[in-house]
Amino acid sequence: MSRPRRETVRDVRRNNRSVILSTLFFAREASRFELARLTGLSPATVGNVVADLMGEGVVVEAGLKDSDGGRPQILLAINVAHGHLAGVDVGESRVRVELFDLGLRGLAKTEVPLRPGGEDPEEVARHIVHALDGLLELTGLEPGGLMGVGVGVPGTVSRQPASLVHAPTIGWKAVPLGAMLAGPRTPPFVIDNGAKMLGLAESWFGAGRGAEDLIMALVGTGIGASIISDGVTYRGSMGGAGEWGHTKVVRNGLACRCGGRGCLEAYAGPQAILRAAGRSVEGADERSAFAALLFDPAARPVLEEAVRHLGRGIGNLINLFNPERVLLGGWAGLLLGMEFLPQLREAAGEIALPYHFAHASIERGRLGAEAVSLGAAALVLDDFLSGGTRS
Amino acid sequence: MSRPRRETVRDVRRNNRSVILSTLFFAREASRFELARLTGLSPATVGNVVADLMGEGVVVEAGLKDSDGGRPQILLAINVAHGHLAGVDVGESRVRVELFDLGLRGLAKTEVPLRPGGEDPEEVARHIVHALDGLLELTGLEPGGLMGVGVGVPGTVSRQPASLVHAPTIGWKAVPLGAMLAGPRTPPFVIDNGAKMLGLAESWFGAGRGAEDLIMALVGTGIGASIISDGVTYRGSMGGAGEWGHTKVVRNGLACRCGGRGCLEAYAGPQAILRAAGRSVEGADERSAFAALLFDPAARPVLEEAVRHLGRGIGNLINLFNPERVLLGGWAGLLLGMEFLPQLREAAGEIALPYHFAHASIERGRLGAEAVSLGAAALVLDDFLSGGTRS
DNA sequence: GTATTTAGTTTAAGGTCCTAATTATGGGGA
DNA sequence: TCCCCATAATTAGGACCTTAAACTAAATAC
Repeated sequence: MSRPRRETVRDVRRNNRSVILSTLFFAREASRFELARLTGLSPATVGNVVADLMGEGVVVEAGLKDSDGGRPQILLAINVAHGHLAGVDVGESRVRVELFDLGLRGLAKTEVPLRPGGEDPEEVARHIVHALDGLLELTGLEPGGLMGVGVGVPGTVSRQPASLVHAPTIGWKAVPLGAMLAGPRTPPFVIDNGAKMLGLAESWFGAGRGAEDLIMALVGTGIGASIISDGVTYRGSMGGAGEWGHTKVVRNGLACRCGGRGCLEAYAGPQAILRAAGRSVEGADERSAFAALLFDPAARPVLEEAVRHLGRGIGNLINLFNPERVLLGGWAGLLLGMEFLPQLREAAGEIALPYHFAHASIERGRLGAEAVSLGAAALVLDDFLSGGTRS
Repeated sequence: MSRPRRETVRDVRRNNRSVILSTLFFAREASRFELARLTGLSPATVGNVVADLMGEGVVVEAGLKDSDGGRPQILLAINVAHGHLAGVDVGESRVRVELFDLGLRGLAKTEVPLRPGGEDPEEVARHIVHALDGLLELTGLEPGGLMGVGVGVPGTVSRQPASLVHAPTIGWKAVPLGAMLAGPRTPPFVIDNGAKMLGLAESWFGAGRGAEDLIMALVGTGIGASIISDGVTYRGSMGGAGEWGHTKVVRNGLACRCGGRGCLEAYAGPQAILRAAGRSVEGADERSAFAALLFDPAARPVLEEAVRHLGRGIGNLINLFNPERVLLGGWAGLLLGMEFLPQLREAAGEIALPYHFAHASIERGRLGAEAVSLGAAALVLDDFLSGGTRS
């Protein structure tokens, strides 16, 4: 029933600390006075909590605010050098690792291509660890200052027993990636689905800002969705919510790589589109081939047909989830969105209930296709903002 | 972002009071000692809070628990006579009103049939008020003791500005039902979608007990769904989440009464099934005609086809929401479930991803089709358990 | 250089929970 | 019948938290 849990006086402080820290993070800079106004807490409490945070080195003063009469406000900011975070994007063809400061500004990044068939979990884990070491060395940052590493994977992550990854497209089945990465003195790893991380990134910094109920429709090599409700990512009982790509849109339809028939991915995924257009599908060249297709007049009917499927799928999502915003992302989704956003909206509008459609906007994501690593780091940061103290 | 809100010391007490009250409600009876164990609170705190609650008359002592040596535990229980609740189910053909005590045991109920075309909001509101008065008189209960009335409607309820009801099937468009019902000294009315209330009822008392992630698939005259995630009902930005009946399952398919084409309801709704079986569809007789169909061998292929559509729809829901349980309810759904549950499961299994399907069970609801009013009362009770004090 | 204004800090008061000690209340045995 | 024992419930004391209000600090304006 998810009844609220017992609470004690110290939880109050934990909660208010988290409120202040989050508010300060999203405001980037604020004075104690502004924090009091923003959070509704009394100035005294803000002062106390800020004193704690400054004592820990999490918050620093960042100059004064001009005043015309009266004591100037002392601006505060998260101490972005207090630690750093890493985000990892395990894709179907490469592993991206990126280092961020506590303000989530990128410090350095690297990519390791995966040769086809080289998605062996052990190998991927080695790549991640190696890339992290490399980035730390490159930037000269203290390894002990790495507060956590978020890892986005192209599959389902169940969190209950441990973090087990199920990613059929790269052949992973109940892979204990978290345990494989953890070493004697490694930072904590947080594993989750890549689409969910992209959704978090867009929701914090991108086209999802300000929306509490949001769907991130990700069309990359695979198709997935991240559902954010009331500001929190919907996971379902085994962490597998949002498997949109394999909802069935045609009965006895085309075969899909998942083994099923009639999946959305088999109609609107880039591989399916390339195949329908009569282009050969080579792994590495997939993206450029797809981009080329976009401007080929001969391919237009094929693309429009795919967009129609995608739009219908979005219409059904709108009926089921009643979001206020739907964001199209992923490398293929962003390309399609550049050219076909009106057609997409039209197709969705034909499907969705008028009332629902009228209150939902459909837009492109704003952070590009490479924001999974940002979202992964954001997930770690979220833990920190909501109470985690660095040990 | 739904960041946590500022909290003060008194919120701790409010929260713990709610924890204790909820725990006691679901346990039906418990001693202070057991409550301490169950909630994790110290005996002292439980004692204090219980003293408050007894002072207010919300909780009463309910006998002793046998002990073999040592002071016996004093059993406590919610004082079911402390107030009463009402639940209203506005259906497409009748209005049901039911009175409950604080233990959600039914005290009395009544039904008002709606003549076709008689779904005028004003008239429905009059029916509700009149039926409530009648029930109060019948039972001799104090009208002032009515702590709240939940009203389930067959449509979408947006809560933001006020409670506006959108229910196309009965011709309601932005109906301010809450405001229409409220009088100078009426109890608070809580309006919500009927499927969501049924979902709450099954989740508290029926086949959904113990499940945190749950989908209630309601097949009545219309088709809808209630999605419960982490124990809370998913509403979406305008309260319209779960409009499953009008997701599109066939492209350019059959016309639906919503005006669209290819809706699930046009293939698996009882009216659609009756039509496909060549039976005439008369409003009042719909249910018995459908029930008769169920045992007509000639109609079997039609029914199986409908079940297949339903199962495929459930399979897609499982992919998107990753529930641990799917409950089939509504009068038509329960009938179909009696005969065709295996076929339904099979169809869903063909659609859903194996990992998702393996962790989701599909069952019939256990409370019957009439539990909407129970759920409506439960919604009101939930407010009370989580902090509401009766003024 | 003083008055004014606004930001931030200190202090006292009111709540809350927890631990530990104390009191209450039954059963069992002599 | 009376006393002891075991267990439940209550009370007392201490720690922690927020708030309101008084107070101090640090600027500008005249």
